Amino acid sequence: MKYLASPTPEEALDALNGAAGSIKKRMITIVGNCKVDYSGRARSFLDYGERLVVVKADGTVMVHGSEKREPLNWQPPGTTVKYVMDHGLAIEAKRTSPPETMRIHFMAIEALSIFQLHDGAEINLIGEEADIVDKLEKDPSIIEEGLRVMRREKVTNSGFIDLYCEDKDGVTVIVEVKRTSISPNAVYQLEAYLVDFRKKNKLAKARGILCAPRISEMAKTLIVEKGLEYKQVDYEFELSDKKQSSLESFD
Amino acid sequence: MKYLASPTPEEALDALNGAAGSIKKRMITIVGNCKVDYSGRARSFLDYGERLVVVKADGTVMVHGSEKREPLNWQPPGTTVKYVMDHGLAIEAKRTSPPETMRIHFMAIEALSIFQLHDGAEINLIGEEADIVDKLEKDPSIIEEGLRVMRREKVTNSGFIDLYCEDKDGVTVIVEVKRTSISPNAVYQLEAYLVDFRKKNKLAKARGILCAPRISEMAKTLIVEKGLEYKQVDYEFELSDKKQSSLESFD
DNA sequence: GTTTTAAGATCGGGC
DNA sequence: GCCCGATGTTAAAAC
Repeated sequence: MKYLASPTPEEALDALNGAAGSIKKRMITIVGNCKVDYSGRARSFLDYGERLVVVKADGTVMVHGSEKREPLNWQPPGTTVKYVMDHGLAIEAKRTSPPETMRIHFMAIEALSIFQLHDGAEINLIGEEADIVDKLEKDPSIIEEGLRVMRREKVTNSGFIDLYCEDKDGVTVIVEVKRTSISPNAVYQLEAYLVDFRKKNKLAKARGILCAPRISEMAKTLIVEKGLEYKQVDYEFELSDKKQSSLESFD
Repeated sequence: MKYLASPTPEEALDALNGAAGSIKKRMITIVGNCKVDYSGRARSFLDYGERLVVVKADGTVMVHGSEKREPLNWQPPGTTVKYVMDHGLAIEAKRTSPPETMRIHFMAIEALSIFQLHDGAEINLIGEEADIVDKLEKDPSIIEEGLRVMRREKVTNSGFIDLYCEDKDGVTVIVEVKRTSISPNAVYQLEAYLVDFRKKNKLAKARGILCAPRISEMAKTLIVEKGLEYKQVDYEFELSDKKQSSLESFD
């Protein structure tokens, strides 16, 4: 770990391009007064102000202000990063697909850190949409008594379907699952699938059910209008025993 | 700016809860070996590994690994953050709406920084969807000769539309603008809106045009199927003179 | 590499 | 506060 307090631009550049700079998998943080120019998918300018700049080993660059989870400016992974002198330290971060350039210029540097992060762990996350589909696939009676899952599909000609089912009367049921509230867009999506499905399979009957813990008023109106159905589905989830959370005891 | 290299948990806690900790608008960065438990909208566990933890003045907490723009774990702005001792330093980050808890426990701390960021600047961004709608509103002939903009709307009963127009024959035209490629969802949305619009206004005729720089093959097929139209619209944009970018001279 | 969709999405605007 | 859609969305999976 290398740390420089209030380095001159030259000292900072030496650290970034010199010996410590040759470390392969390194992360860099700079606290300082900088301005940021960005040009690519859009274009932006951010005038001088104090920020935290983070450069990751994979080429990710982030300029963080004092608020919000999102960086003020950034470059995604795969960006080529260069450190140059231009009346002070400047960072040039460029990528090609799509062509995008970000340039950070420092008026002052308060602190510079260069360090490595060794991390063999992978996150274990549960409660994604796929987990809810899993649960419904195992026990479709949660949605409706007598429902049978015929296929769990990823892609069809007319789009993506979560569960392809038949109800107790043998009628085809297309099930769309959302982990949060159902918005009008989800209704449009299911409606479009159903229209295509009926057309393609020359079926007069084919039901569509949206499953989610919540639904907005507008989506509810749309669902009724379009002859679709909504089934409220709550869900709980547990991390596997091995990777047990320690939050039980957390107040 | 306060900086501690390899502090003991006690030293770290003192710094975080002590005098320097009382600074109002402060940002904190910690580099160290930590594990993270999260429970809320979903649930996750991340075992010990070296990461960069950032705590912002607004309650945002981010745990960054050595790759990717996105944090491994996080809490959004508005979170209440506490620093406690529990066989080492621990950070408890809790919010209420929705109820979510994140707990970070440090096995080792390599570096701790506490500092303030003074930033009066605001980002000046151009090239958003609204900018493209602006341009098309000013000169609808870009879309089609003889097109006139009747209204620029935000919300209607049956949804959100960008531009409400009439063509040279007086036929109603609903225009939907996207800044990137048109996806099937955008087609569904416009289709659904048009169906409602025709029904409500008892109009046999009403056209729908999607404007974007690009369109996917599937969306193109859908557009033809549904009798909608696609108009390729490229766009350039310039930052206002006052806030001129310095990227012109950047190689 | 393109396309499609989810995300613990986040964020901002409108009501 | 809920609801809705954009984001320089990012990221992953399928093709």
